[in-house]
Amino acid sequence: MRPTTKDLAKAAGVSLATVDRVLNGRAGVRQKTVDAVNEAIEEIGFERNQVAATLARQRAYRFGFALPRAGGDFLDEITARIREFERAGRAEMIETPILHLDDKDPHGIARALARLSPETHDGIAIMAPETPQVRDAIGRVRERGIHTIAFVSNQPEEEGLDFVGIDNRAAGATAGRLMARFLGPARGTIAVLAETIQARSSLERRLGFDAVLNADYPGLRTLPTLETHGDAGRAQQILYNVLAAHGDVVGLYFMGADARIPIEIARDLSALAGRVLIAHERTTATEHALRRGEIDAVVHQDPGHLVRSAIRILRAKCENRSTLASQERIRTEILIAENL
Amino acid sequence: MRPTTKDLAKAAGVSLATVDRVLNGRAGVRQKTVDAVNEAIEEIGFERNQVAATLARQRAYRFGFALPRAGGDFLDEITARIREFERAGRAEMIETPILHLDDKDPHGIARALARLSPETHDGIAIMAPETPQVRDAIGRVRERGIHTIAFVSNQPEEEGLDFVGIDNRAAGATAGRLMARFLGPARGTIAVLAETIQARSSLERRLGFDAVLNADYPGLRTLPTLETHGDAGRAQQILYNVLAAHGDVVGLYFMGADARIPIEIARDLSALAGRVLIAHERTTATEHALRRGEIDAVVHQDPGHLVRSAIRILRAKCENRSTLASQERIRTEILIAENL
DNA sequence: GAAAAACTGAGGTACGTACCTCAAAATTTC
DNA sequence: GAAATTTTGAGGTACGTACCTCAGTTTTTC
Repeated sequence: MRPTTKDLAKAAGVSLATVDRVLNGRAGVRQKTVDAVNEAIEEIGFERNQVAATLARQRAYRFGFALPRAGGDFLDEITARIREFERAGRAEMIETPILHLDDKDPHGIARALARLSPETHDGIAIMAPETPQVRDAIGRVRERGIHTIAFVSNQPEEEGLDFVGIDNRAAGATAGRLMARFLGPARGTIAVLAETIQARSSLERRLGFDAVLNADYPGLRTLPTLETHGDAGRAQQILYNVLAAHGDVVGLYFMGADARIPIEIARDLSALAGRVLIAHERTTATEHALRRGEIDAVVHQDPGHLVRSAIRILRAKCENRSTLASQERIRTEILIAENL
Repeated sequence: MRPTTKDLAKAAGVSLATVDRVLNGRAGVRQKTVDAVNEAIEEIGFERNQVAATLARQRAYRFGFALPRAGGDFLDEITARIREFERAGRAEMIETPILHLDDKDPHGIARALARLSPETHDGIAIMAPETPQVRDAIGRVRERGIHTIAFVSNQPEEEGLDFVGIDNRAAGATAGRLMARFLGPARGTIAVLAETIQARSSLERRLGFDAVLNADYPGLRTLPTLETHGDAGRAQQILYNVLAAHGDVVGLYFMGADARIPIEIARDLSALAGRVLIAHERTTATEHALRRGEIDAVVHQDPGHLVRSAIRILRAKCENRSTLASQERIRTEILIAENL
């Protein structure tokens, strides 16, 4: 039988109350006693029974997701996965409220984060642009004892903040390699589109993309990133211009998270037929485009995995456990029509 | 607050004991009463608290994995993931014993399955070749009330047996499309290797592979599947022969689960340089080969997902819950050097 | 070495369900 | 309608931990 807290108390030569104090990090225990208990834990191989612990807590875990209010189809997918988990999570005593942030207003984000209290949140997964205000606000959330992770969009590394999402440099490199391999011996110019080049993810993807093309494919030239700012008209104009200016465009890389707009424009541009098109994130738009052969590949991160991984990590933090790293790395997936 | 069994008893106008009988499917309750309780469940939205239920069960779930005794690197990966889960699963009160089967001995498999008892196993994930003996043995396991799923290798569909694994036809099609896209305008012959063409997975992959090539790439011709039977010498001979017989071999498709042998042979065959090589399943061998550029792509299914999905499904069956389909579909992943 | 402070122990209740027993009630059988 | 059978109710214990209180003990402080 697995050792229980009772066995642990006996092994450590202390009472159940003290074991409880140590296990749950309560104050008022001498370091010497803490050490004794921890040694006993090692010795008898005690592992807290999470099932019983969860039941005894008398309340569900509350792991918030702080997400931009609006952000295209991929964000909608993530939201859907969170809600899906919410249903299943009730039986596991985990709640996952969503907190909407205004992407363009760092002060507003900071204020929203400031309102988080340990009373209402055990942990929070934050998807927000990296600005000084946001960074500071996250720091204060953590100081209040709320477990915090960066979600999908990374925050500056120095913070020691855990991050759930893909390595965007690798994702860009993946897109670059696929682009080059699909182009084969073709030579020419590749246009790169993004909603904005401000976002860290765009920067990193671009770095990875260029690294591959520059290193191995001298016959391919990449143009500076063109910004759509999520505007259809603007995107269209940009595409026209770039095709007019460069007669040898052989490939297009849609780097942003919402590829719907460029895909729709590309569909109507007969000039693009035969070019290699690569986009990011599986959404209704990219999925249909893949099926119809309008784009060639999608580089993707699974929203369901993102959500569940964030929850598992936050929970592990609450229970000061370590997580299985192998389980938590979010994969950079390659999608083509055949493996949708 | 979420309704409890007590609330449910009140709502249904029965006692706690009867609620318990209905919830856990015990005998000795009139249909009328069962219906009344079920209606009350709907009415008040009762959901069993799995945390409390697990605790009260006083014993861990035991989900066995019946796997071939030996089966190459991919099987080792799966085994490693099961053991990894075992550690983490203890705190969740789930045990995952591994049962070794002799792949080549259907009667032995049947005997091993016959020894499974509901006393020792709540569910079992079975990876075994589809033979009549195995099929019947699985049927008897199910009759004894042990929840059962087919794992990685599919069993005949008619059985109504749940399957955890990828769609191998789609996987073959994915390999076919990548092969053709990577070859670009090149024309020639493609050789296909497998350990055996008996296995259903090989058949299905081959179907998918051919479907894509025949439909869209008239310039590419595929040869009949060559069987290595897991033998290095034989594999080498086969490869020599095929290269000698066909001067225009432009691509190789390693269809089996253990690509190590063909990869090692291909490495030493300078005649293969410049050809497109595609293999299945991420293992140490395929991973290194991808990094070194010795092969071009790997079509993969994540062993960790396979294991966890099997466990989730078995658990859901035990608790007669439904599972989140979106979470349980195993993806056919494409790996290249950049997204390892 | 006395007072204050810090620490520890003993005991309790609670969580929501599983599983058990036994008696009472309802229903069926003859 | 009496006997046999089936169904139901009432009550209990158990799981392993969290969290609470309060008295008692040890250690620190001056």
